[in-house]
Amino acid sequence: MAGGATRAQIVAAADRLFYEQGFEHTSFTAIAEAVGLSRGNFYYHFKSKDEILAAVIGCRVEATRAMLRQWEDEAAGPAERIRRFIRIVETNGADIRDYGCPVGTLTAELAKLRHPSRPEATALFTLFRDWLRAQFTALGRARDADELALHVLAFSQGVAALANAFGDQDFVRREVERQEAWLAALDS
Amino acid sequence: MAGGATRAQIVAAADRLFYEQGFEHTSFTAIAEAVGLSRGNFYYHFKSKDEILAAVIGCRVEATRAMLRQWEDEAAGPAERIRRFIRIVETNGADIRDYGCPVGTLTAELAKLRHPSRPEATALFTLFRDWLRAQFTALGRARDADELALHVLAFSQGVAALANAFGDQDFVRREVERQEAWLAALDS
DNA sequence: CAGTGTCTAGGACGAGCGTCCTAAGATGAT
DNA sequence: ATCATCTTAGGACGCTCGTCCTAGACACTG
Repeated sequence: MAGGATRAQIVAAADRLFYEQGFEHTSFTAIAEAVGLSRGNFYYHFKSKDEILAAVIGCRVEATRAMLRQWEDEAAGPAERIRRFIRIVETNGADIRDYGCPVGTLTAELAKLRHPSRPEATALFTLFRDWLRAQFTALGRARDADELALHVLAFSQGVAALANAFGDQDFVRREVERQEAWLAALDS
Repeated sequence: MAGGATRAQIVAAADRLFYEQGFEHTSFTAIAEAVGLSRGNFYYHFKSKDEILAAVIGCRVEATRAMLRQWEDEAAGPAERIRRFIRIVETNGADIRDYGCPVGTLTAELAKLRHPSRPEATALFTLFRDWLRAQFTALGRARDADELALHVLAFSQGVAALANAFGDQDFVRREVERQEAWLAALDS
């Protein structure tokens, strides 16, 4: 069915534009131009802009789940998996420098807009939080696993915010090294 | 001159609204209602919305400078001054939980909007960065003072982002303790 | 070939936006 | 009291927004 493909194209274009320009600043016209469709036609696929947002968030949830699954398959142990997460601010360095963290900036914007879909955006954070907590638990830190998970999550948010503000890649690299050293020192 | 007072009232109201709702989402009408003036009259005080933003940023720069000066007066040494900064995420806990960091969220929004005033917003970060670097230098860490300053800045941004997302004050308290322990361990 | 359901283009619609103008009120000096 | 200046209210303007309607193109089925 070609409709499903068109819908997926719309979601993909909206996903990128919401990331680069923010949700509110992105208009139907901009998404339509990106996909190459007429503006009015959107109503056939989505009844409102909020519905596109919901689809985008759902798409991101799925992509995040897939990425975490892949990390579990590829990485040897929990420590290596956590390192994968820590390095993500360096792996996606260019995008983060230009547009910040996709999860963090969307969550912050929806909070200011008091948007109904805010909890769904926060759930993206929870996805990482739960996954990290599981890794720290496997690392033998069941007692403070959630606290450590939030700490690593906060690290990534802080680094992303400053990387975006100052555009400094060296800073990102240094902070990743520091955080990896912190992780290595956890064992002892 | 009453005009100066009115102008200051407008800037104060806009400052708060930009913080709570974001710059783009805040309309002239909303600011006018907050101040109790007619919408059209704004053109007498500010030629455009961007001009209000510039005034708001300038106001925040001045307030930040005053706060940093006060910390220098009140706090005993550089370590205590840095602790003041670290604790700010707890001191302003309620606002940060509801609206995030004023500097971080504004910088992120203006980056997405590609707004001309973005450098001025980033300068707010630089204000803290330079001040922290000076404190770390006074602490005898001249060699890596800037790196340490950015690290502390990243801490505050990360904590603010997650505090806003999850609304968890205990998390903030724990992270402040952790960061203070990190600072205390720097001496040795 | 007729008909049916899927998908699309194009534009109308009311609302809200930032901007800008104009006339009138307030204030103070002469 | 008169006048110039500062400050205000109210609304018009053109534009873009999200929303929604309608007519037709297209592909597939009987």
